[in-house]
Amino acid sequence: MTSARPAPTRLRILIEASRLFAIRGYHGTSTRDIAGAVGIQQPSLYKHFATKHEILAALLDEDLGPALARIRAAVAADGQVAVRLHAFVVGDIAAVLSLPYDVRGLYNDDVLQLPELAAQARSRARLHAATADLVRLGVEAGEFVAEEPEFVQGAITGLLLEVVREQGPEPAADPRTPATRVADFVLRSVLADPRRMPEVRAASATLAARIERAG
Amino acid sequence: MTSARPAPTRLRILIEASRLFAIRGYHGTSTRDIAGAVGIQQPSLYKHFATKHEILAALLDEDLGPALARIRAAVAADGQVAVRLHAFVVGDIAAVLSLPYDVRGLYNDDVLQLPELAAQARSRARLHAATADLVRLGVEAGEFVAEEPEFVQGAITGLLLEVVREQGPEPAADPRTPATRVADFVLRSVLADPRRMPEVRAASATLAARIERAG
DNA sequence: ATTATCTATAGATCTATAGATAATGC
DNA sequence: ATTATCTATAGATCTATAGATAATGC
Repeated sequence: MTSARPAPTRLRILIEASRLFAIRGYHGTSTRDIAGAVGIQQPSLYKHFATKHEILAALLDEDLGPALARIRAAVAADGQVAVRLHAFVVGDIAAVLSLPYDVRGLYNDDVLQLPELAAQARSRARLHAATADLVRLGVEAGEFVAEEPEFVQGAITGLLLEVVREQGPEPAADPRTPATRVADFVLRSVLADPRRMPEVRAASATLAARIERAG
Repeated sequence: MTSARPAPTRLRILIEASRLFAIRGYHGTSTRDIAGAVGIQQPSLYKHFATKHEILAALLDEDLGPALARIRAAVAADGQVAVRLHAFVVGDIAAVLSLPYDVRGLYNDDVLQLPELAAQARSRARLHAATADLVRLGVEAGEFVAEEPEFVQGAITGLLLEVVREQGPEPAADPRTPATRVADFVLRSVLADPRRMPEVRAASATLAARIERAG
């Protein structure tokens, strides 16, 4: 903790809104619910956010911006694709699990399809495309089995969301453990030669730490 | 198609509601939206369902009942655990992808936590526990790597949901292909000896068909 | 002086019920 | 005769704005 003074209202709004969105969903959470959790009156929210969906957009932006930086760091890194993909999955999941927000409610289809969140939906599509590109590199290099890159990207996304769901509302005390579990699970499945696993894991560690901080 | 006459109203309500729940979420969908999609007036819904959440409960029940039958069939079957797990994943996902409903919106945390859906949440917990039990059998028998059964169950759940999301609103024309892709992905990752994959896949086919019909 | 809060409320929803009318099945 | 639909609406929300009051920073 860098300060004893209470978090500014805007941050508290984001934190409480993220928890309520996770439990009851965006549409199931009223601006009155959010204000109540923060300890202010409902109209006071509008000094910090012009509309309800701007709260959700801010939460998505705070996650998507760093996530794009992380996948770009992994794509731009040197070395074997297996190591870079493993490091990306570890770093990405560890970073998401360390956020002060409860991200469980942010990536449901129903909210990402809101017209007001089109910009965030596009960012997420770019994130997924870049992840699939990294997988494709590995397939083309013969490091990975001949699996569709988009399927592997979807699998990573699905596993991330599942770990986030199990995580619950609090930031993880030890985000690397579940993050590494997912990365191992994915790499065991996609590696053309499973005997490379120990070597890939060992080489991934320092890059993963760098990627986690890339945002 | 077994009949040229239009589907009964109750079924059309379930189908249209499932699509709207998938796109806009349960709370983002009004009873007026559902009625409009069906082509009736909003109060007419209440001749078929006493409350809005009963529509969602009916959708969940129609999926969860057969799903429990499928996991029980896989647990009760003879043979290697790897084959039974592979067959369960193929049969379960193929069955879900064949439903006339759009299941993308049914398993969001926010709706399963509604107090009115506590019975469905319990069914889902039983389904997950039984799946983890099957994985545990494989770990104890040495067929699988020493991974936490609950994590593997979560991975299967996450992959199922991701495939369902990619599927979109229509029942799959060829549900076995994506279902098998997921089962292969999972088994490659959990098998202690990856060289068993061809044999496991071959032995899984007939059991998977039986499990798919078990509901 | 500016910013953040408050109270009050407009206007648009939303779920569910009441009671009238039309359609269906014996 | 029974079931399914319709119109009308009660009562409870919900988001966002208007304008008054309190807190903050120079």
